[in-house]
Amino acid sequence: MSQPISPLPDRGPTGRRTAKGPLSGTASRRVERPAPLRQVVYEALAELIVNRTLEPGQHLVEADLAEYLGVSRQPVREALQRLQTEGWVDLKPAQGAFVHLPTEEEADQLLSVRSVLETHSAKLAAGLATPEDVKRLWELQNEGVEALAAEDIERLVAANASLHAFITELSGNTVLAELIGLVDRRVRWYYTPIARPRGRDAWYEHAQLIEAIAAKDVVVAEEIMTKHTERTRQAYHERTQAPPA
Amino acid sequence: MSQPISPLPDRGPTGRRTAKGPLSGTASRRVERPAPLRQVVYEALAELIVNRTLEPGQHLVEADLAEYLGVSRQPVREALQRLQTEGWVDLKPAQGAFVHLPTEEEADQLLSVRSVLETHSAKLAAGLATPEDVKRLWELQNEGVEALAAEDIERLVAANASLHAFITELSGNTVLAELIGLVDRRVRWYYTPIARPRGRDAWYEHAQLIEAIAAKDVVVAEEIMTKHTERTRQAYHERTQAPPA
DNA sequence: AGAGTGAATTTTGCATACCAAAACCTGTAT
DNA sequence: ATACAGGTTTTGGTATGCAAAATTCACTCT
Repeated sequence: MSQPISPLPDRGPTGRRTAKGPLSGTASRRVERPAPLRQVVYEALAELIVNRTLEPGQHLVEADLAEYLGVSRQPVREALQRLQTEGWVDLKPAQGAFVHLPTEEEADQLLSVRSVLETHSAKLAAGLATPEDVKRLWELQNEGVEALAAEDIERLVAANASLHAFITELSGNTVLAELIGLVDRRVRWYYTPIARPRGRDAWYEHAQLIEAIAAKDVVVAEEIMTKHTERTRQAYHERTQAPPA
Repeated sequence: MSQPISPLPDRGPTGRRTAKGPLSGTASRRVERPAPLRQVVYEALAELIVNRTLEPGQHLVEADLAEYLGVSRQPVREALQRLQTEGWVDLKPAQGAFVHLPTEEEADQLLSVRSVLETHSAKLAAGLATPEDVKRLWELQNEGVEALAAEDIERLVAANASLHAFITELSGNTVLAELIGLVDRRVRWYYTPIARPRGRDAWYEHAQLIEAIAAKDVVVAEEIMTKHTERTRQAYHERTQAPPA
């Protein structure tokens, strides 16, 4: 049986503790900490991939990326590896990183999983939402409806993301929220290029959903979210089968 | 609008292709490719964390790990970062890696998500399973029952994992399978130390589930898996509330 | 003694340089 | 054309250096 004895140099049982310091209640909560470079690189690359500056299948050469971004290879490598674990690139051994090539099948699987997760989060949210939360939901809903009226696609996509993200938060399940975050972002990547977001009916469904949440009707909220996400999935398939003229 | 013009040196549109080479039908299907070191390190550290050689909260110093494993800092860093994205360690900026401290709440959230995902996979599996698959399921079931009879905890845990993993595979949804893999592994980490696996009843539920899958009864399979995983969740809470004497 | 302070130490994060092995590409000879 | 033999590119890993941040330690002042 494995003994709980650390094979590493003993640094004391507690590790480090957070030091308090004599901060006499100043206003600023935290010193400006520049984000780790690898994080910045990660975000930059993710953005480049999502907006298709880097095309699916493209070979990403560490040295080139490093030069382009003005950093060394190290943070680039680290970013690429994180991008891999999250499905944005494929890292072939001894060959490097290639922007992931989404397949039809994979998109469907993602949408399927998304449906399940979002449905669960709607259910939980309906059980936990306070009147204030509901108020906020209606605000987000209005934002979406306005964007729809203005035919501002970008704003519409953002509003949709905000609304779903907020419901996710309301679920109170951090693990669930993180997973949805991952899945959603990839779904958007697959989905956005081929189609404008579903319009009027999607926001009608949102309204129904919010009403169910306000009424704390767990069952109906669940039902509506399932239908809502499944319709999105259908819409995806219809559009991929009929390529834009 | 963003133009699809690559900011990177042009390396031709195709990237690299796989070369065939004059392999005159030798037996070995693939050249022995030693796993990337970062991968090996990742697995080694994950193992050390799961079996609690590295205790939760412990500060992991790159240089120490590197020396202990006989590699340089680089692969260790890369492994640590992957461990972070998968929830095994927390990487505090400028402070390094600390083995993740599981909280009661987080465990519950994980079990909740796991329940949803596994349920979905059971549903899909029931719709797709062939008679051969069912045969294999019964084999795995028997393995578990035998381990139970022999009171071989380790074997029991392995059998349980195999059975669930196989159902996951049967779902035909790779994305789902990967997510479940992630979640399950963490669940096991949280769960194992405080309690022996649920015994007799869990395997009875498994048997029911397999029957439902064999009958291609999607609804019942779904139902049983939900109950099964929710019971596991309950069992977790009962055991955490009553610490072992 | 206890609290505060300032310097020494440790550790991370990143850069740079270097190298072997693998994969890829190209030109030549058949 | 095809096969082969180099030459080139790229990865994956090692080693080293160093600044900034965090921690720890030693010291001084009360």
